[in-house]
Amino acid sequence: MARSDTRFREAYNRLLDYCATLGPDAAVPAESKLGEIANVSRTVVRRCLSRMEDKALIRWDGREKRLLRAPNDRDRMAQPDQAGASDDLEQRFLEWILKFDVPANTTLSVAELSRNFGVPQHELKEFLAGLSRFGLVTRRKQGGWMLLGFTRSFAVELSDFRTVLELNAISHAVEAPVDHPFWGRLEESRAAHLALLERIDTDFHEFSKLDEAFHMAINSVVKNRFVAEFQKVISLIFHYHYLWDKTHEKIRNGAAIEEHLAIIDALEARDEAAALAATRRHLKTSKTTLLSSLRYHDLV
Amino acid sequence: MARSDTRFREAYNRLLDYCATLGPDAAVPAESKLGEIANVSRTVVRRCLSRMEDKALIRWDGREKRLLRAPNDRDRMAQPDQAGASDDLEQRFLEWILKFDVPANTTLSVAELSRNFGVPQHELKEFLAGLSRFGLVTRRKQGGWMLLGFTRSFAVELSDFRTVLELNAISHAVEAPVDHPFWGRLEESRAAHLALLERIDTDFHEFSKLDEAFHMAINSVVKNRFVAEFQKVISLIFHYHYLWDKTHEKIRNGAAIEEHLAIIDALEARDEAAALAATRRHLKTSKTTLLSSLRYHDLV
DNA sequence: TTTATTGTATTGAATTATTAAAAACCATTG
DNA sequence: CAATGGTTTTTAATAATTCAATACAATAAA
Repeated sequence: MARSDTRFREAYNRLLDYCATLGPDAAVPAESKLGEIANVSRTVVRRCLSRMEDKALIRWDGREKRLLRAPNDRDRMAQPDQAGASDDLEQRFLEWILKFDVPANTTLSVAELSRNFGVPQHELKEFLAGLSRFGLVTRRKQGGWMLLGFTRSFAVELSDFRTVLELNAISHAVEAPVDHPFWGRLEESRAAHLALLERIDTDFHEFSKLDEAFHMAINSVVKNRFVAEFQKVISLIFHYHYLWDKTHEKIRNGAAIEEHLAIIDALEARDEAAALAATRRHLKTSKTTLLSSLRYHDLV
Repeated sequence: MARSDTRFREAYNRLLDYCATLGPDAAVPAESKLGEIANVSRTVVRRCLSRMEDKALIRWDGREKRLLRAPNDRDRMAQPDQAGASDDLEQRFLEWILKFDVPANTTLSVAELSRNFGVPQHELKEFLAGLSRFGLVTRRKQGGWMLLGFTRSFAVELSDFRTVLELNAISHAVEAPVDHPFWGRLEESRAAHLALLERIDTDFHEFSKLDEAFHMAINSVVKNRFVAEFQKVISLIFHYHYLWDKTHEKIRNGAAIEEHLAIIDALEARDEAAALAATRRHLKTSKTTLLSSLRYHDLV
């Protein structure tokens, strides 16, 4: 009928745990102290104390608070389990779009999404509002939301944007000091690439993971919140598209490994021009792949 | 107690207007037709018809709908006026932050903002959710929102990101075909710059407008929804910061004009390297100015 | 007094409930 | 059977409700 009292329930159990550490008949600390312990406001603490008094766990009169008995398991409050459903909403949402190939210009029903993802409606609305900043969805005049991507133009613009960010990252990377952890990650990545190349005939689908790690390593050099925010979306989209598009996967991945290695070589030689050229080449291939995987469904 | 019936009221008035164009005793078209006319669903149309029947404007029996008399002004429904308050919320919000120098790590109260900006709470929540994508605000664990920017690191990262986007735009611009409208805008911009340079001693604060137009012209060459979305925020922030920071404004603006002209020259000469260098120089100055304007309040 | 603590009131935000509107579905008429 | 109207179901906007945080006043301890 109103907001949940999860906070109270959690705090109550945490305070029980704390009381268990106290000796029998011990004095219970001040409300504000308890608030710090349970990381909640005094209001919640008082509600907890109130309940503890009811349950004959403590005697409470003004600032005189005494523990009457040690708390046991039956004192604990039950938690309505709906663990972290809204945590990885973004991940799951994009996954859903790409996995089920949800077409562009589909109207999204907040109510339906809310049911399917097990997330309250208002959270979904906020989430969609956030996505609209990336031009992936938009508000309809009659109310409600509409999925804009994945059109061809969306993919093109996303690829171009990715290229801009990644080339910038490369420029930063060649300038990175020798003791930057990035170089270590790069060497690891090279080894992993070479190892996969050996057994590419059988394990070619392992490339997807390598690819993500590789690009993340490069972008890790750039410490920029705007870039990071976009990178999350970009990598997710490219990642899943590679997973779903099964055409010529083996050849494609083999070629991509070579392209990656070329970039690594140029980076380690501190040759910016060569690294940029290699990256351009690689991202061009990427873009082509992404576009060809859209060819069939996208008529917009 | 629930959603407003603005849609119904607007539709009713629009249908009155439509009925006024009909002759006396005319047949009123089908519900779905009326829905198209007023751009609403049949549900709303039926509510309108129902009311029109009550007011003895029409006779309504199944598909037999007849206009009984011409509608007059007293038939119209009053509109609770709250015209387009939420339209330029973004503009007004950022303006507020910069104008009043709202410090970083300020907790934002949705209720208060809602009152001050005259926008329903849920719209504000969605808006803030959108801004959080740009790292300008974030959710607090205890609920509510917190303003993150304008810290020094935010300004640095924003400037860097702007540089990345703008250099990319320059690269695109030199490649633009001769008949691209951009070249016209650039020439206009050059003329305006030269004109302002003549009377810089008195009209130096006019530069802010010029600056915005200049950068918008350059970025107009890049057709990319992600870039466009960011550019909106970036230009707004830089724009206002220039407005508020009054130190050495005349000298600063004079120098900036020269820098702009250098970029224009290089662009029109189709000299990419020179254009990039000039832009780098200009954006570096920009960044320095932005940072020095923060010097005083920012201790984070 | 001064300071720490509690008691109380006010304000804010998460979440539900309610109503307007849209959409889907079925019935009927010409 | 096609177009239109009646009815039901579903969705989304928004206010109301309740939990929680915070501000402030009162009081006891130092």
